[in-house]
Amino acid sequence: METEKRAKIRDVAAHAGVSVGTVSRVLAGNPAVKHGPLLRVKAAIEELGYRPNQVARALRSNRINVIGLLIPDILNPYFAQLANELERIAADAGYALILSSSHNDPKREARQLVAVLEQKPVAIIFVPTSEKLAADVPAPTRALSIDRPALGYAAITVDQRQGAAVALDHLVALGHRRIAYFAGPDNTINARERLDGFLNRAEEISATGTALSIDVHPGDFDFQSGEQIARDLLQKPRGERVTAIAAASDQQAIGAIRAARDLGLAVPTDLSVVGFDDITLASLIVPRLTTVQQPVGEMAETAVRAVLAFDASLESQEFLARLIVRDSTAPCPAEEPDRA
Amino acid sequence: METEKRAKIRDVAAHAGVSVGTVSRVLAGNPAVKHGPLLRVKAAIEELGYRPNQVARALRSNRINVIGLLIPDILNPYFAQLANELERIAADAGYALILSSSHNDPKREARQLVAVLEQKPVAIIFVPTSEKLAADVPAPTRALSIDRPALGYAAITVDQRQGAAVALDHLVALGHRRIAYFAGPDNTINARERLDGFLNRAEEISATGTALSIDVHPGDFDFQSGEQIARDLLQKPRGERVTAIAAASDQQAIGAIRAARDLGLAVPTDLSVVGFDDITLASLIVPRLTTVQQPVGEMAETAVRAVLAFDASLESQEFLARLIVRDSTAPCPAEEPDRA
DNA sequence: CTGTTAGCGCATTCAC
DNA sequence: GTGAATGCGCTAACAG
Repeated sequence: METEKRAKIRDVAAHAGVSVGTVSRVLAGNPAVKHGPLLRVKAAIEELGYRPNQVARALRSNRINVIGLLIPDILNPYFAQLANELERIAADAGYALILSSSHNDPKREARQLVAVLEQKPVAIIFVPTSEKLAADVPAPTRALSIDRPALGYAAITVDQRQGAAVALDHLVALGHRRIAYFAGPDNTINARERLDGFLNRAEEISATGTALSIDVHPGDFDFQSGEQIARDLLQKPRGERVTAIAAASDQQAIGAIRAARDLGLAVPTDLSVVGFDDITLASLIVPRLTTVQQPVGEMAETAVRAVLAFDASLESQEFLARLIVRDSTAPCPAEEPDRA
Repeated sequence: METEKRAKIRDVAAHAGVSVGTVSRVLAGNPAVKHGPLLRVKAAIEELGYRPNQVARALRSNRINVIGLLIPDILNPYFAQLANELERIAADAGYALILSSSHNDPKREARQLVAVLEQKPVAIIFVPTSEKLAADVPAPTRALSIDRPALGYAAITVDQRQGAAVALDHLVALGHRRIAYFAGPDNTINARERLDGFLNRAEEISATGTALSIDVHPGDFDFQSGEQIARDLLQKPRGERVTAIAAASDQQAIGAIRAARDLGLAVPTDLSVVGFDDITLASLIVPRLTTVQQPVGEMAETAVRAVLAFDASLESQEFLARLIVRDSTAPCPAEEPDRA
């Protein structure tokens, strides 16, 4: 009923009694078409259920109406969320998304990038595994990095240092002084930035006279890493133990909460935990996780709009992270909290 | 250095001293090319760094070298895993993947399906939200459903009834007699099948003289649903309580474990829990989750191979689920377990 | 076995 | 303001 025999542009032209050129102009929204033919063409399109052949159109422009997306790993909930938002927004704008995972392998990243570019998408949005992208994106394809910067490309990022600082501020305001920081892998710039931001802020606070003791524990972004570090760390007797943990990712934080519970420590009564990212799971676990939210939705929207604004140049934009206070943080049990 | 000026097929032909037809034949692996020209063409391709223009190629065949993937929700870990496997396998076979989410909305599913089909992918693999697909997939595009059947299409599925039965068998073998089943949403066929399979097996077992008490609790597949049902259920005093829970999804099972722990019940000592799916998280939580594994990797491989075997017709295939025994199940505390 | 050539469906010059 | 003609890069059908 809906799909007849796949009308093509010249069927529409014949049906409307005009030439294909005119139909094409109508399709392009070219205002130089008189009212009469315009209406007839529109009617013909409607009547025949005509849909322009995207593939043929692509040959002319040497570009397909698709946005490429290259991420490290779709199993990482943060990237899944990013992909989800990008897909939704791109779809609403009439663009499909080509998904490609590098699986954190730079060689694979290079191959995947080339493979995606070969499809000639109008744009590509990527989360680079390193700051130097494996292959260049040739000119007509608009390229934008997201989540992490890449040399030579505009980037949609979050101020990681500020985000980490906000997490520390929150814990300090609750009265915590002995705090552990669970760092992410040293080879990702975001992990390094978060750590730097955290330590910098700690110094600033110390300089104002509030003595702080910060333990840094290097690890990975994943669940297991957080659990393992916490398991070791929380064995210590109460007096020597940290009263709060700030993690470089929600997954780490969730792992830490799990470990704490196994050791009989109540979160947040005995131990406060703050995460980073605000993945979906963060608000589902018990206790609901206090975390530093990266505005994934806004970032995705900005990214898609930017790459689709073909007449504007691509510019970098940095977002601010935002503290989301939920149930995994509470005043320090030992000392009186500063009620800020 | 790598990308010159985008050589095209006639540049290669000129460089090799042959015609474009010969180059095309070499590209297609047509054996009717003599050794001499073959080598010269290959050398020319190499030297010029020639890569066929996928878009132009697509215009001829009216098909792009891409596989469409339509799933309900990439944030669901099970579908994320499916997408991950499909992407990896398709990429290795030289095909990109267009990702599209219906967000469990049939209207959106219909729109997304049409949008993806408009790109003219060689094939589309989909997880239908209902058994009646919203729009037809026209002939040249190969269509295959996965995870759930769709009327009129070949399907790659798992025997849900058998999977549920295996879970029950495991619990019964451990000596459990009072068992709760957490069902999935009634409007998905897999949830209904799992429930049926579970109850059928329970009847079979009862018929052999082993008295079983099965509580069915309807819910959703997600984490929260499992947690909430378990929270209500496990309030009962020890004697009246079930000793084991079988869930229709790993997310439910993980939620149930969380609730049990909050109520002071040890898993698996006081309560055994078995999940369904074997998502990545299942082997990461503590205790590691005993679950019914759906062979996602094999299914994905089978699906991709099938849609890319252009000369073979698409056929349905049903896989068997497999019990993965980990740490969330143990002999029933009250009774002596049957050591099977 | 290989060269030549006609489109694939559309957008975009040019004429008119 | 509109129509006719050209070509995007490639594949396949046909000739040789």
